[in-house]
Amino acid sequence: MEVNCLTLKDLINPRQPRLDFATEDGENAQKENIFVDPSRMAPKTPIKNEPIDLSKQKIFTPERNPITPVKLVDRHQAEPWTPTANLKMLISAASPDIRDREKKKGLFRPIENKDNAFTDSLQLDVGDTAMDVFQKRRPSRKQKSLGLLCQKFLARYPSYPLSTEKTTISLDEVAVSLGVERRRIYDIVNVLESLHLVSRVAKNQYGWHGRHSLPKTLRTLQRLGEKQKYEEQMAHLQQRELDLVDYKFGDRKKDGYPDPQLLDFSELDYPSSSANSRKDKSLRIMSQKFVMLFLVSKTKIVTLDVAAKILIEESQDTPDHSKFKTKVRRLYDIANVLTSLALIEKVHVTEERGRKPAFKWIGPVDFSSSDEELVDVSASVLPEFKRETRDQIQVCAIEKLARHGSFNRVQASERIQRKVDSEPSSPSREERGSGGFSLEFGSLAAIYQQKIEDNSQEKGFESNSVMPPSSSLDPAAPFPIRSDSEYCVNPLAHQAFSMPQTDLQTLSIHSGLNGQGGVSLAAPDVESLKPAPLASQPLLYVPSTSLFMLCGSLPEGPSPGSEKDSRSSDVSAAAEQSSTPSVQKRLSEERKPQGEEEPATKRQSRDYEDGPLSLVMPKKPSDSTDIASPKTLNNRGSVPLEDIHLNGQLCAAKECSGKTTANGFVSSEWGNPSRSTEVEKPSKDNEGTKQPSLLQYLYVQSPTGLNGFNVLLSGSQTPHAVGPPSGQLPSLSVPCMVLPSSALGPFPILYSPTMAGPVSSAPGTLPNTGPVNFGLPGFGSMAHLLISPAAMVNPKSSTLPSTDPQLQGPCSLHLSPVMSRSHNVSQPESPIYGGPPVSVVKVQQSSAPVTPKNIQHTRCETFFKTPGSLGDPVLRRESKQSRNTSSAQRRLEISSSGAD
DNA sequence: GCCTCCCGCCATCCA
DNA sequence: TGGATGGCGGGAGGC
Repeated sequence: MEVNCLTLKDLINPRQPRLDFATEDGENAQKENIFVDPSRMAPKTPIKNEPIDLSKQKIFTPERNPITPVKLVDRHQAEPWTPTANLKMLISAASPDIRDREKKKGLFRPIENKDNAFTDSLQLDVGDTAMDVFQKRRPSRKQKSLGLLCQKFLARYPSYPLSTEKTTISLDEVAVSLGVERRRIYDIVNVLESLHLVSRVAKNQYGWHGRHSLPKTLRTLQRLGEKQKYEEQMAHLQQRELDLVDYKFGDRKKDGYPDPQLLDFSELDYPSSSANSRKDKSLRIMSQKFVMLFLVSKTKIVTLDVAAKILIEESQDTPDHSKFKTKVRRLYDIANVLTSLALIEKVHVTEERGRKPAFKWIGPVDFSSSDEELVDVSASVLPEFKRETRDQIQVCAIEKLARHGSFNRVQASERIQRKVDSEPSSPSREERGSGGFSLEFGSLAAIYQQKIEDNSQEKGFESNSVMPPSSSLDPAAPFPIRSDSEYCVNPLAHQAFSMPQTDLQTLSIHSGLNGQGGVSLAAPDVESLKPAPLASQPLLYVPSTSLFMLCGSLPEGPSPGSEKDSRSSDVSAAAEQSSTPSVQKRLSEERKPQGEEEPATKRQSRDYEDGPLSLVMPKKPSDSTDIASPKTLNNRGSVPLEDIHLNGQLCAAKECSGKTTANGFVSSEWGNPSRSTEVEKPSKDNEGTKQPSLLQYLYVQSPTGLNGFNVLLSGSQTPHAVGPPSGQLPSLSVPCMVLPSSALGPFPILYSPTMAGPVSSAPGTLPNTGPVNFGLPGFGSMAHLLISPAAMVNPKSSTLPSTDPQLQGPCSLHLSPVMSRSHNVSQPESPIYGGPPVSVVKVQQSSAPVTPKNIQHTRCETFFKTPGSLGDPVLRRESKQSRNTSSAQRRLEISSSGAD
């Protein structure tokens, strides 16, 4: 009995790490299809962290119990040796105290706490009669929502998988793992596929691409949406308040709207997909069209009725109420997934006729450049730089390469080194000397190209890609940045898409401090890379010994360990703007292979995308040009924290101040002219209040608990003068330093709401102007937090909240858990803050109008601990089971492999 | 009472 | 022919 009791405790332990689950995720999926002694299996489930509660498992996952749900229920009652029965026995043996305690916990346990919930349900399940348990523990609709399911689904895979890895999604496995029918998974993957986050590779198999190409996808959709004149259509509908009956397809045509049937959506189709021939891709197409509506909408808000009407019209269906209703249902399905992706959020639009359900786009609005483009551009421009700059850039390039390419940093560095070695004549080689990797930028470009070619051979995912050939994308196509402060509010959105923007930001910030910290900190392998001493970096003098560069560019994307760091590659960011068409094309075409499935935990840990908040403290003014350039050019994102030495930085600063200017200018030139123009607006707003090129540093006195560490952040980012448009090249990557408190005197901390980024605050609300003050608790009266607008640009970054000072509550500084990340420690706040490995300062979003859902979902593992999220009402099912014959086929059937 | 959207029937596709 | 897909809409939960 004692043994049993112990086992039970273990099972119940809500704090059971999810790591196991994550690690075994794939394996377990397989195992789940195999019959396992229930008594054994049960204990494992909690550990896995699976979002499934016991009751649900019984019902929905035949795999686990090789019986149909219905049968399972029956069996559960009839057979004493079902898993439940075993658990019952175990629980009975367990101390009553434990049961009571767990029960109580469960009562107040948030839905998000899946593990706990699971435990709870387990307890109840065992302790009460089956019926009571089901009644009590029956998961709510919300817990079973497609959105939640999608969250769980997404949590299984890295947002930005390494290109070297291929992640295959087995629908069966996922369905089993999530405890749902495959049918539900179809809904999710269809939407994901429409955005090219996944692609079908085989029957029941999908390849996970992650968000790498999302910007491209969105860009394409935007173009198509514009082409389709969706905006006009929406305006037309809204303006005339046409209802389904009134609205006539013909009217639209009269107005010059293109005939939907004539539109070429082939781009959005899956050329090689086996499903191609099927006519029923409507969910995917609907999803794409739905997204288009947002992308072309100025308000970024789309009401479901309008969307439904447009879809009905395009499908040329008879506009009857039934159709309308059906469309709305589907739109809800799609919206749930998009919400899980932090692309949209639910809102309500109040009109004369009442409140209408609507969704607001909170995803990136400026996806002008993709990561690949950034890399490509950076590579192409590398030759333009001087040695010092190149050294810095190459580090960034390696990061980029590692992140975007098919190899990790070590591999990237090796490859680069080989390349360099193979080109003795390379000028850069001659100049090499700063140690680390002296990479000739041209070589880098070549390497990257080679990588692309290599990747292109991996046709698996690409062939199935939903997205149109990248070639179709026009890198130079201007994308107006639509700023909406509200968008910034949503952490998820930022998190999800911060990457590109982060890069841009990083680029804009060339202060030597940039990038260094962020990149290196997290990645172990980065250490292998010995970045040459950074040159030319304007630096603020601070006590050297204790000065650390914490972060430059914060991680945009999830990167295992160092991946995030890659974002710091300012160069690439700069380059991205001027990507070479041909190269871009190839790049875009390139599909990154997906890494193999990683442990969920690991994956989640990678999902960090937030940019750093820019905490800025005005520093001594310097030549605007100088400042600007350094920001733009100097990037050390990949430099390991340890490697960063104050001296080096100082030297770099000195050197750079002059040199970088030119570079910065160059980068700006590279940038897409059209774009820069557009983007620049925001930045200009700031100019008035800001000193354009001055490096700004924020000194933050160490709050209690930080023991002598103060944070010095470089805030001035504005690329206005020379650099790329502020909007695109937000100085987001905030170089920050941790300084001994003693070294710093009290500085006012100002919070600057202004955001240059597209996602950033609404232009009107928070123009990129002067910094805004807000109280910083813990800093006493002396301290004010100044957040650089540029920093805000990064949507992902937790900075979001900062966008709107008012939204933000008191902000608190906290050292970003770099370590945590690198160590796969889940951070509750990370979802929102998704910060860089080393985000030194973080503004709390507590008060920010962040959608609770979003926050929780994004990366919080806890979020997925919802006990009953997957569970189904047993009763209901039972009543319906009779008619389930056909659906049964879709249910995962593990029976074959099962013990049965 | 309306909004949401889960659930699963059943048609279609494909090997 | 059977499994894979996914359109579709009934109907129930939630507010």
